[in-house]
Amino acid sequence: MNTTRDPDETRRTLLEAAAKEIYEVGFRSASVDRILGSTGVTKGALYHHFKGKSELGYAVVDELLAHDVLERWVKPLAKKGDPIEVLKATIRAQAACVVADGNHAKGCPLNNLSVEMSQIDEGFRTRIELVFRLWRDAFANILRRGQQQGTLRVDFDPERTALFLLSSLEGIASMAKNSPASEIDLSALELLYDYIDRFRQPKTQAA
Amino acid sequence: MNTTRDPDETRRTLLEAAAKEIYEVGFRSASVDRILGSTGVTKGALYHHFKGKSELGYAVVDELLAHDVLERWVKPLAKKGDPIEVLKATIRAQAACVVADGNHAKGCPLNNLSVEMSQIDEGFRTRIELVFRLWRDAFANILRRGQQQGTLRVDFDPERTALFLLSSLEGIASMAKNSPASEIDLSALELLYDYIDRFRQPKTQAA
DNA sequence: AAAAACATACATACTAGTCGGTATGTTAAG
DNA sequence: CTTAACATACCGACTAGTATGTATGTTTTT
Repeated sequence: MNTTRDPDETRRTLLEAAAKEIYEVGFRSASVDRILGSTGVTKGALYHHFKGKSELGYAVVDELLAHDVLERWVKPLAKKGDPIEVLKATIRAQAACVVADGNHAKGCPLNNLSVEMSQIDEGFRTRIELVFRLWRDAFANILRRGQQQGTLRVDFDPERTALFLLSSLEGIASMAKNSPASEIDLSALELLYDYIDRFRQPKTQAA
Repeated sequence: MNTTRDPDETRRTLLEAAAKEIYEVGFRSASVDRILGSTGVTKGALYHHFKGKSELGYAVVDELLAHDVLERWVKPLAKKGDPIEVLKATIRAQAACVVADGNHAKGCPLNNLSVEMSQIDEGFRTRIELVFRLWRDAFANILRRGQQQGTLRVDFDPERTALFLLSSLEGIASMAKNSPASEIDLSALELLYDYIDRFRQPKTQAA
């Protein structure tokens, strides 16, 4: 039907449609036919670019989700400035779309997929683990930097704290999915900010 | 084939097999035929007791998962004693099987189901919300009790803190699913205990 | 006898994936 | 400049399997 061809564009179209479908109904309920229907791409084209449904899903993690984490978290968290403010600002800016997208809470795409697939598909598990690793390291790095420059206390472990922060954030996002559409409770995020505030090194008022 | 019949037993058998299947592969990938195969119950019997697969899943939430939360969380948290110790002990006792069952982390059955189904099936959403409500209230109650009897500080809101605790706990459980089977990291739980410790009312050393 | 509790065979819809074929693009020989 | 040779990109009907759910018949209980 198309007179002009653009393999890269075709591939990207499929990838984005797949990401959307997966985000909406999960990977296993994602229908190849529905992805094709929403894009106008044909089955032949899909199976030319990807070995199968799994490979398509893997590519979504490797390319789209990893990219999003880099752009939305790793880069912002690497910015100079007061670690606590950068941390809170980044969460505030990004958590909104993770916790509540539009009027429905759809959760974090990465965490949703992890909960669904990690324990039953090693291919997904390792890929998702890698992306979480990037994310977690970004948290750990900013905390460690804060400790080194003296603005943060040194009586906590950046690695473990990073895992705790990320876990709590994902937990808050996933609990929000269960709220009635109208009343998504973001108050748990406030407690997370309070928790982060306590990392600040108290002014040494010693003589 | 069986000469003796026991409708309640049949129903219960189906319910438990369904819960197991759902826990292992999720609701949508749960196969009615597989549930029947593992139990020896026939399709006619299943559709006699339940209107369909969805109703079966709903019953698992209403009856089994709700019951588990009551037994494992609500009752233990209602015990008398130092709130902080009761809280930590309950989490310590239950989190193990939620976070890591055997050598694989399978996550929390309720949270897994919520992440999978809440946003696409209102029937599941409302039922799961109810069970989370019980759970969250149990946390809120013990915190409020602690405040009233003076062992806990009063500068935090029990309701919101309960949501934060539950969210973090679920987040930790769900992140654990993504770890390689051998090295499940429970260190985030330690930070949760530290967080809880800080609710304690400092001894009034005033004159 | 009547109703509840099952059993079996089947219907229907949907699934991912395949396969023979076609259209377009690229390279290189004549 | 033409044209043959080949490669990539794409098309869409078709297949084999699986899904839930149903229709009808049989057995047990009350």
